[in-house]
Amino acid sequence: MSNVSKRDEIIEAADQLFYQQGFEHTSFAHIAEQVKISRGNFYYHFKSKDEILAAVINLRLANTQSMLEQWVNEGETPGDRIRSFINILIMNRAKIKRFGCPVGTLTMELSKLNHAAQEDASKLFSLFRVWLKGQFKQLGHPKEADDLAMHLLARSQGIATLASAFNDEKFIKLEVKNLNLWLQQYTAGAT
Amino acid sequence: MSNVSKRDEIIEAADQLFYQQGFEHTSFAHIAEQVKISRGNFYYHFKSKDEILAAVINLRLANTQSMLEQWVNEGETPGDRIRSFINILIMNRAKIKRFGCPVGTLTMELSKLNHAAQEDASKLFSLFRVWLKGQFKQLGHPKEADDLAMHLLARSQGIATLASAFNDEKFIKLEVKNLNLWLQQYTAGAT
DNA sequence: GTCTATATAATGATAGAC
DNA sequence: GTCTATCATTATATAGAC
Repeated sequence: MSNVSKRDEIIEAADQLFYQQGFEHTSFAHIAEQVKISRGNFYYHFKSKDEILAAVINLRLANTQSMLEQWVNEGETPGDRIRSFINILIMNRAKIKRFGCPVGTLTMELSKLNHAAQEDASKLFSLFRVWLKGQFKQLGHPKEADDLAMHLLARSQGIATLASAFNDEKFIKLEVKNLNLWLQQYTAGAT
Repeated sequence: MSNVSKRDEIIEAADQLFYQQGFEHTSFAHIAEQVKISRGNFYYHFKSKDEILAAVINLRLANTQSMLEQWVNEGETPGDRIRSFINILIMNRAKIKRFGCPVGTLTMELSKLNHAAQEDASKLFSLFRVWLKGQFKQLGHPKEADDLAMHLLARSQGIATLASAFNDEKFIKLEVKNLNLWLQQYTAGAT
């Protein structure tokens, strides 16, 4: 237990730090300080920094997956579920304002580093994309479903970036209202 | 002349590399290789890496300013000018697909580094914001002008991020079409 | 203005004691 | 499992010769 627990502690700390400071800028010293172990002891749990990154991405994939499943369980209609997605902008607005979207910023950073894990990171986007596509299909828009999913993802990304650049939570609220209005044209007259 | 020219060469090379590789990940060695000078000689032109960053941001601000002025000169109507803005997504789609939006990615990186220059970088967004706001005012929407400017900026950012994440130029074209359709409701019946 | 050599600090990573 | 060295590399930055 002690082993698994400490390993998980490291992954969680790295997850937060990668989000807040970026992957490259976060050093073992940063993580070690949070988890209260020495830098050298790191390599008992992970062979390299890239291995920590892989673990963080896997953690995020798992967390995202269970969040999507929860939205399916909670939402009675596809419209409700899509609104759950939109609503994370509101739920996480404080962090988004400071650090942007965790998916988008990691993806872009790894892309610029030309990092081998960038394809794994983009699977985070794919999870949302496929899930949203499924919801739009159920709403009765099978042909446009993927375009609508991508459109919604892009809108969310842009909102996060601009909210962060201008340090503006009110902008998030305004744009979420716009997104819900946009969604109405696709939910009108659906189950 | 030789002095100014070499200094400008450095700034231009740094500008490109910061865009393609990120600010932190770009070292003097990278820039030196491009400009064909030794690492040590750098400090004749700039006192620090942050000073190069400041010069790059100033260059981008100047370039952006003159681009906006050109759009004003070329576009006959505010609608034409706003379409010029939207069209940079098409013009730069190859680079956007690879490296995202230069403004958004730099802003987010500096934000995560908690870098002193992050406020200067966000002035790049402000240039576009104020300019777009002016165009929407001229279109006859003074009250919503700033919201519309922010909305358009956010949409553009999201398009860039998603196009990069999914390596998809076609998505840019589709979303640009959507943006132009969206714009029509504000240009209809205007000068 | 440009170079080489070097100082200094931080990083990812390893070896080996406990 | 955790620690304390320690290594090798890289980075920003400086000093001084040419």
